[in-house]
Amino acid sequence: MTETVESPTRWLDAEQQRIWRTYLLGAARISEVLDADLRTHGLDLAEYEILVTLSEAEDRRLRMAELAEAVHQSRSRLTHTVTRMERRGLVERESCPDDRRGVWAHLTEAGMGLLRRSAPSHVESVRRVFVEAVGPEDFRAVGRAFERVLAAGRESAD
Amino acid sequence: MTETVESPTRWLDAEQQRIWRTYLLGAARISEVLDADLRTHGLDLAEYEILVTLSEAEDRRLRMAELAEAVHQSRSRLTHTVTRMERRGLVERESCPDDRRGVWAHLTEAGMGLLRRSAPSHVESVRRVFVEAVGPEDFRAVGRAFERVLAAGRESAD
DNA sequence: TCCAACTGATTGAAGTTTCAACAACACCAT
DNA sequence: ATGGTGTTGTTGAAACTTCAATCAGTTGGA
Repeated sequence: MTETVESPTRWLDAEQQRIWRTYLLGAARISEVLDADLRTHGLDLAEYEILVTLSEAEDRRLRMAELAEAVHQSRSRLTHTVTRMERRGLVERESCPDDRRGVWAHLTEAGMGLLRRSAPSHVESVRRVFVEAVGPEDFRAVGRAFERVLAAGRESAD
Repeated sequence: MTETVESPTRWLDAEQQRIWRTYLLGAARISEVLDADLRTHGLDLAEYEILVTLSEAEDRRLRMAELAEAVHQSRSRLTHTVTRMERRGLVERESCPDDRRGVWAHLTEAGMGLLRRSAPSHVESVRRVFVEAVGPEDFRAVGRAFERVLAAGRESAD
């Protein structure tokens, strides 16, 4: 018979807890600022990322599934979001010839134009609220830290 | 006549861009993991934070506005969230005697119980996906970094 | 006292995301 | 070729958040 012993919870110590909460608040603040900035162009961060990702893709188009992956949205959410963006003329759907299930999301000229107009102030906000607030040293450490978070995720998903 | 000279956009260099995107993806991954974990208890991160915040408050209760501030939610959102949590018996509203506009959100025994049950695996998730994935050195740097983000926000809000 | 301005919290509608179910298609072994 | 299995993307309803309007109560000045 197997005896089940409940392993005691390893709580976070005071410093870890403080850092964790600081992270939560800081991250919230960052997206607040960026959202406020993008809202002046009628965009939110998720939509902006879609525009950026498409603008860098070959022929400015990507399959829905690839796009969803790249911007970290569920497919369902992306379907709805793209539908709205399509209504505004920012992207358009094209069926792709080689896989008839597939759909391309294609960045329109209007979408590209909006991206170009909104990018400068967005980048400025990222700089102000994050890059320059933090300073080069710790900024690079943040890069390493989140790289590890992602790497740990990839490892455990094998 | 004032001549308006458009200052050229200072784009992010390649490394800054890479770090920024790594951060966005990593942050998304963190909340994904935490949400998945809390969902097994029927909670999301926002609700969990409400439970924690109330559990630490005097008499396990807080005015709606204070609570909203502490968990970084709009008042309206908090009203709706607390209404749902009240339906589930996790918190209850009490009118406070000294300011008759005011409402206390009070953590119930049931709410406290759910917090106690969900805390261990939540903490374990935070450890796994963040604290231990990152390592002590960079973890502290993250603490400094986001502390600066918050400090910069406070300064510009004066 | 009375009024104007402000604060605390809620409301309901509109907008967005999530969730489960589904339809169409591709892939593959038989 | 056929049927099972997995994939792609969509759909509609439910759940949640946002937004503007609103109500009730407080505060301070005339």
